[in-house]
Formats: sequence, C-alpha cells, structure tokens
Amino acid sequence: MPRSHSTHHHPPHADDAEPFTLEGLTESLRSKGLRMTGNRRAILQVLLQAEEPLGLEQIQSEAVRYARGGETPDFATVFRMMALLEELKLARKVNLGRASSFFELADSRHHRDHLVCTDCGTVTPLEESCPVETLERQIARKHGYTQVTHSLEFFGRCGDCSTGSPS
Amino acid sequence: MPRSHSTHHHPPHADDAEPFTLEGLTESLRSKGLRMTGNRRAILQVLLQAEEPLGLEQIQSEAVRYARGGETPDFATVFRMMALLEELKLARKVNLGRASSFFELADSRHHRDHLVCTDCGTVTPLEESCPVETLERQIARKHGYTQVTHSLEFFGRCGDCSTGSPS
DNA sequence: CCTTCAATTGCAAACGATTTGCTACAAAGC
DNA sequence: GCTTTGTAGCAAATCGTTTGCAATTGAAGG
Repeated sequence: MPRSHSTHHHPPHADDAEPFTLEGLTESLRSKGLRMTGNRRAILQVLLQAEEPLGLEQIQSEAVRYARGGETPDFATVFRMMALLEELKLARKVNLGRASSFFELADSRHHRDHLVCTDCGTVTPLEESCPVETLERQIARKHGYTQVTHSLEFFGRCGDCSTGSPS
Repeated sequence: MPRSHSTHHHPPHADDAEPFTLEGLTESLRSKGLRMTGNRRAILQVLLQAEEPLGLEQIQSEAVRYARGGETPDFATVFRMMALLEELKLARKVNLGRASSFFELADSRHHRDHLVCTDCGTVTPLEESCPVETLERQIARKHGYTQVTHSLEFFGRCGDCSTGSPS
C-alpha cells in the first residue's frame, strides 16, 4: 500500500506503519476535544526521542529539557498523560519485569522487543523480530546473555467484548 | 531424545521438557534445605492443577481445597512461597497487563503464551507457539479477538552480570 | 517418642507505586 | 479579553507488595 501523504489530519493508529510526529499526535488529541499544553508537548517530545521504554519519573525529569522555563511537570500530570495516551492506544505500557511501569509510543518506530537483564536491569532494544522459541538461543549468544527466557503475551478484545462498545 | 524414566530425584529445571510433579518439586525444595509443609504442598498442588496463571489471592483461596483442616494459608505465606519458587526458577511471574502479579510453574506443561482480553480480562492459554508478527492476525481471527497486540520481552543475565555471581 | 534447632508462619506494620479529589490555572473559541 | 472547560499541582488515599518479629512446627538425632 502506497503511503498517503496526509496533509489532512488522519489520527495515527497503533498498527500504523507511519512514525508518530508531534504534529500528528497533537492533532490526535485535539480531535478528541483535548488540549495541547506545554506539559503535554514536552512529554510527547520526550517520548518521541526515546530509544527505549521510559518510566514515569524518567519522563518527568526529561520533560524539563523541552518545557519552557524549565518547569518540571507534576508527577500526577505525567501519570495522567500516559494513562490518556494508553487509553487512546497511542502509547503502551511495557513489561520490563520491574515494579514500576515503563512506556513507549505505540508506533513501529518505538515498539521494539527488549532484552532485559534480570540482574542489573539493562534494557537492550532488539532489531530482530522472529519466531520466539528459536530465537531465544540466538539472542542469548549474540548478546552474551545467559539464562534467557522470554515473556510473550497477546492483548486484544475478545468476541464478546468486541460486540459491546465499539471503542 | 528418549525420556529418562527418573526413579532417582534429579531436580527439575526451568527448561526441562518433563512436567513437574509434587514429588519432584518437594525434592527440589528438600535438597536446598527447605521444608515441605502443609501450606507449601497445598500451594504446589494448586499450581500443578492450574490451567492458567494464578494471582496470589487465587492461589491462597484455592489452596484451601488441598489443605488439611481447610485452613487458608496466610497471604504473606503464599507471597513468600511464590518468591521462593521464582528464586529457584521453578515458577514464573507472568505479565497479564494487570496491576497485580500472576504466576505459573516454569515447566513446559504450564508455560503457555496467553491471549488476554483488555476489556474483561479473560485469559486464554494458546496451544501454538510461532513467529509473533505473523501469528498476531491468525490468533486474532482464530479466537475472534480484535485489536490484538503482543508483548514480548526477553529476560536473562547480561555478560557482565554472568561473570559476577554464578547463581 | 522426645528433644532440639532452624525453617516457616501469621499478624500487623511498613513500603512503594499508583491513583484520585479538589481548587486554581490556562487553552482555545468567540 | 472574556468565557468555557479541560488541565495542573498538591496532597491525601489506595492498592499491591514486602518485611519484622514472636510463636509455631518440620524433621533429624537421640
């Protein structure tokens, strides 16, 4: 499918191959009656820059660099923004096996599989994407990891729930 | 590879194809100087029976059925038992996208990929295990789910950490 | 069977991360 | 610039998880 050159706003979807932009995301929010504020712009810019999933505190502290006046957005603000983006399927919570949550934008540019060290917590975004079982050993060898396991879960709406609210 | 008919105890490992048994698990604990108590036996039986990952409260409440005298083990006891099994790599925490944790035994009989409904939370263990990207649509169609996404993470010890403690 | 010692348990308190109520603030339309 | 209504900050509440401690109980040895 040739990519449309969207001069118009067509809100990006989770399964869209197209990378998210500040403009596109802004438009996605606007079209829902939501407002683009300094905080939100800063948070989005942090997420757009991210090379790996970020925790709420990371997002909060990095947002300073994009905010005017160097104001740090409140923690609750970051929390609510991420909950909002998740709701709109523009961002995802990533399971890194930690107590707290990590987030990434839901486009293909930012969605990666990750290699997490259970010891030091290092997160390595993977380039590949293939059969899991087979890959486990390859990934282990390639990255010099040991005791590699994987966690693979699917999320979606079941038939019953799909018929209910269209969402 | 022909399966050995283990009359002897050889503690089961995480990547062992052989299903866990109450006896084998008991021996695994014993060999570590740990004790097999009524609580633990009950919890293990719950896990052995499970067809899908269970939360701590589920484990606790179902344990009643295996405990003598119908005593419910304390929540903390269940928590500590699961932490222990995780430590020994006999059980795993599973990411179901919920706030609380879910567990399953770490053998092939119990380790499954899952399909989780983001709406009602229904957990469907999958029989298949193949390339993720390709499978997403197939799984969606087969189970009547929509908006299917997946979460795939790898866990292990990185080179640096591997050299440190042997664990 | 009884004793001994360390592992285990229950209880309750401590924790850490997340979530929410409320009021003041500020985007965006008019 | 005024109004409407979404948003931000602050602090308190919540939720799941984790831990300290004293009492209990496996299980090995006498």
